[in-house]
Amino acid sequence: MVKENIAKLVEKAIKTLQKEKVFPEFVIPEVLVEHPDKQNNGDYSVNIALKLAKTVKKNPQEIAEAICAKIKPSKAVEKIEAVSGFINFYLSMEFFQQEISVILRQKDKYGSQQSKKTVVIDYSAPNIAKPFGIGHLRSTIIGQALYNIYQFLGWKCIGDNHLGDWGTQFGKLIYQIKKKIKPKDWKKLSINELEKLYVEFHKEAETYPEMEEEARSYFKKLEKGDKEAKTIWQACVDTSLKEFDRIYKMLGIKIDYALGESFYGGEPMQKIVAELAKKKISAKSQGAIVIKYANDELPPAMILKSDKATTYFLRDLATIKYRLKTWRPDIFVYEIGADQYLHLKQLFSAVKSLGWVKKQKLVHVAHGMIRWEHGKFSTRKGQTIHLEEVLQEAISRAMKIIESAKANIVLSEKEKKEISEIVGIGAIKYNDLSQHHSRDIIFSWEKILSMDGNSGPYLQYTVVRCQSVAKKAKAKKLEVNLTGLNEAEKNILKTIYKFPEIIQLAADNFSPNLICNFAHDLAQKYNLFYNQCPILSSENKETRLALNAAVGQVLKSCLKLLGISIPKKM
RNA sequence: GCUCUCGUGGCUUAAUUGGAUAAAGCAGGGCCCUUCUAAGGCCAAGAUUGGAGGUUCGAGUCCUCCCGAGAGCACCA
Repeated sequence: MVKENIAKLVEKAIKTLQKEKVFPEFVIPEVLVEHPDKQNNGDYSVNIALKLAKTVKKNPQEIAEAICAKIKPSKAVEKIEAVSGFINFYLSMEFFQQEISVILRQKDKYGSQQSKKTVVIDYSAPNIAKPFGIGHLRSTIIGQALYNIYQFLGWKCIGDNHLGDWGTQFGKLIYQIKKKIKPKDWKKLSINELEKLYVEFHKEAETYPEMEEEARSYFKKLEKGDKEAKTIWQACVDTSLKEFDRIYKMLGIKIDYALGESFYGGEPMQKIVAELAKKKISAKSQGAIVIKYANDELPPAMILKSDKATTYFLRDLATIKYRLKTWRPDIFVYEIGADQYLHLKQLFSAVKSLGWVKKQKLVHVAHGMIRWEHGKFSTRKGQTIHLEEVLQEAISRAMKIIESAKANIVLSEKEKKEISEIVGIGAIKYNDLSQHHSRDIIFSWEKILSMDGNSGPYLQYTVVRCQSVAKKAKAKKLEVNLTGLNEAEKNILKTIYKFPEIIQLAADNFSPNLICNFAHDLAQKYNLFYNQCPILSSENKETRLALNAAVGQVLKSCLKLLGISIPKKM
């Protein structure tokens, strides 16, 4: 990539200046190559001169000029300029032209890479016996996008859906089901009925606190392999998985594995408990076994309850051990809500104390909560919004827009239905992906269903436009002609080549929203071009068709990485 | 109480990790379809980046204090 070349050129120039004794000896800091905000400051810029001012003891502009003088223009970089301490690089039209032909040649491989690394991504993780709530949407969508991005960069990706299918919550359900439902109806319980039982439990437990103790003992029974408890649990799991599959299908999500918490039981867990005790990482406390952290840096984390039932902390440790052994990943990504910050911090710290990981990175991609203006959704209190409700609403809104659209295309009823699904779901996904994952989202129907402006449908529409033009043109060979490009055309050229670096940046920062920003920017520039410049009737038809095809391709790649489908028409 | 996160036009968000004149969308105002999809485009308006200090060539971004919102803090996960 040009970006790396520029960094190398600058470094080389500084070294030369050191040899010539113009600059004193010092360790050269990392050369950051950025895109300036303003176009008249070039396509790339380097701020190293400003940083070196103190060490070199010259004013930044002088330094920048000295460095500039040592770099010769090349095929790709036609002009280098020192302006108020910045070194600005202007890319040549030849470079832009070449980039377009690379895009047209490589198609959906453009921007992809090879790698030997492996990443395990833990995402989605809905809870058994509860409908798929809107709270799990973020993890599912961001996690899937990260999966796609890393895969695009050549990583071996393993997606693991760490289902919440174990724990005291099942003690609560078993208690309720045994008490209120006849055994012959156990398998017939729907997901909504299970949720209702769960909500009722917490309501009733306010009056009868001893129910909590009962629930714990039922979970304990489940862990010991009690047959009746297991039957009820299995019924809950079966119902839930069927439900989740339906939602995943609607969302177009496929996760490689679904090794829930229940997968990690028995002997491996006992081994971990023993290992923790042997390494003096854990200790007894009030009948339970907890991990204590040096200097009380973190609050203690419980691994076994006083009744010797396991906690999710212990199950998470077992999960890491299994993933290490099975997949040997370089990075563990946990796409989990920010409310689990402390838990994951404790977990990662314990794993390091145990010496299980050395070079491997453990990353918590903490997404903010979807919440009401004051406070979070609570399943226990039944204050949640089911994802399906949101999806259906989005689809019906998309349908309304289709029916009132002003474009002169004719759609069959079947097409309308397909389009409304793709567009409605795309809108919801984009809404989530387009903002930084760390931010909280205040739930609002207006916002989550937004379909104009900076939205999924805007990008989908733009791609469909590109494809429609290409179809009408029936061109075979596409080439960019350098002469006589107008501003709108140049703007596309000066944006589209950034795609590969944006993908890399999105991966490094676990931030799919960077791809959204880029795609929106490119789509905007294309739509301006589209409005200003006739394509098919133009003398510059070839060039314009090449731009049209390149934009269509890159936007398609962006949407694919984000996990957003594209309708054939809209 | 302790710890962490966040605060950017009326609303929802961006800002390449400390860079150049803070960028979009929505809402509201004005314009553009006999021309390739108007779910589009253009123009105008809208900001003391919660407040006060500090660090430096440079701060929305880093540090300190204050204000406001949210989350977490042992037998839920």
